[in-house]
Amino acid sequence: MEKEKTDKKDHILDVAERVFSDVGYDAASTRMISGEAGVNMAMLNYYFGSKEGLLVAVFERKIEVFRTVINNIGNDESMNAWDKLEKCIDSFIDKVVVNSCFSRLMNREIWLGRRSELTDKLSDIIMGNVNEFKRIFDEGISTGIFHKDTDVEMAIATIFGTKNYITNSTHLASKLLKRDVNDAEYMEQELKPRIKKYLKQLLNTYLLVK
Amino acid sequence: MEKEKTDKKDHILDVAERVFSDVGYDAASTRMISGEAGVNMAMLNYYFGSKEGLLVAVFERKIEVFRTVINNIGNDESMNAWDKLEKCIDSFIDKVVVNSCFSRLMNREIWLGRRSELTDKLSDIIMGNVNEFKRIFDEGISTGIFHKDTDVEMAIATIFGTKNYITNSTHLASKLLKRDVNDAEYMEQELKPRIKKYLKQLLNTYLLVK
DNA sequence: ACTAATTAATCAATCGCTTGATTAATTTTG
DNA sequence: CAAAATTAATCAAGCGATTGATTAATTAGT
Repeated sequence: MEKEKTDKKDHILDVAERVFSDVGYDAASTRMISGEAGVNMAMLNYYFGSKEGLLVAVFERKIEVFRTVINNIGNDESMNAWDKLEKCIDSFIDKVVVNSCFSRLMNREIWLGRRSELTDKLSDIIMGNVNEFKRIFDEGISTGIFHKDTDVEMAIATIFGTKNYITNSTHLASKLLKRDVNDAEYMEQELKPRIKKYLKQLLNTYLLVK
Repeated sequence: MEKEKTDKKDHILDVAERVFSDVGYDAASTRMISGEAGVNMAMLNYYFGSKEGLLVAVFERKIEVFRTVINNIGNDESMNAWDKLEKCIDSFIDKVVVNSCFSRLMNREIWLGRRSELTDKLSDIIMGNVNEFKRIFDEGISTGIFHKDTDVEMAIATIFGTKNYITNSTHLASKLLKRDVNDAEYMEQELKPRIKKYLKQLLNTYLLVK
């Protein structure tokens, strides 16, 4: 035997995640997913009830990954707010660039906002990240190392938005940066450090009381 | 007579733009669009050849609007680079928030990147805006009022990305800002000035040589 | 033997698109 | 100017293909 039994559902989820990410929810047909996964079409409904249920399952599998990464960041008592923020940015860029195609899928779904039950679930996940960042900003302000008139919500929009702008469209990003962002070597060795360095420097000058 | 004759195509484009923006390209059916526009289904193909041709037509109609707004910005000799950038940000936020649903449609299409002919066309439009910004940044650097180690591409990603993050999902933005961003009064009187002020302040501290 | 897993076959619905025919508008012709 | 010829605009109907989903039959696991 090559395959374990309980891995079947996970394998379907793997394929579904990739196909959804590649072509979008609407254009991804259940036949396409089942075909690539090497299972019968009816198995999708057998396991996940419906196509939308499959999408939800894809998202739910990642929730705990997101949550755990986030929660472990801001709770270190040995760092001040700025150090936490730097570490946050590092982890965020690392984590989300690796799963950039999933991140795209997530953004597309929340920006379309058609499946409201799912949109609510997704925005809650995102707001989990957002609120963790907000806690750090608030700590920085109350401890006096961040300017007290900092626009926290906009600064958060800048962190997430800047990253999204680079990672959501490899097409556009490659034109902007004049490099192929699909090149894993370039992404890992140059672009990721560049994004991190830039965001830290940008926020450093904006936030910190000199 | 209430309707002019040549306005028929424009009316279809108006409806198509709204429907595409609301539900996305895939989920928008030609029957839905023709029905809402009050024309026979076959007219869409008669006028625009295909559903994708209709989408292209929707985009093409906006190209000159984008182009003209951009080109008139950076060519004022009476301003220095920073003043130009401030004016750019103002115009950009004003223009793109009004057409936020169209902006969403455009972003979704370019982020999906499935219709490559269209994606190329769109990214060219966007790069037109981007390059106009870049020109201003370069001018600021060469005249010595911007830091010469400024990461221009990333700064551009911040301007566009921050705006996108706020306007692409009313759902998420409303949660983040704890206000209903669909409220036109709030958007016009508070949020738009807030975005402008924030972006200017953020870039001021990052860019300007003190 | 009995439950769970898997399959092939099929369902109704909807998709984008095309067709052939009809009407309205415009141009050509005598 | 008016009849004829041509073009443009509009319509109902339906095509083939594909969609997500379901059924009933079969296989595998315990």
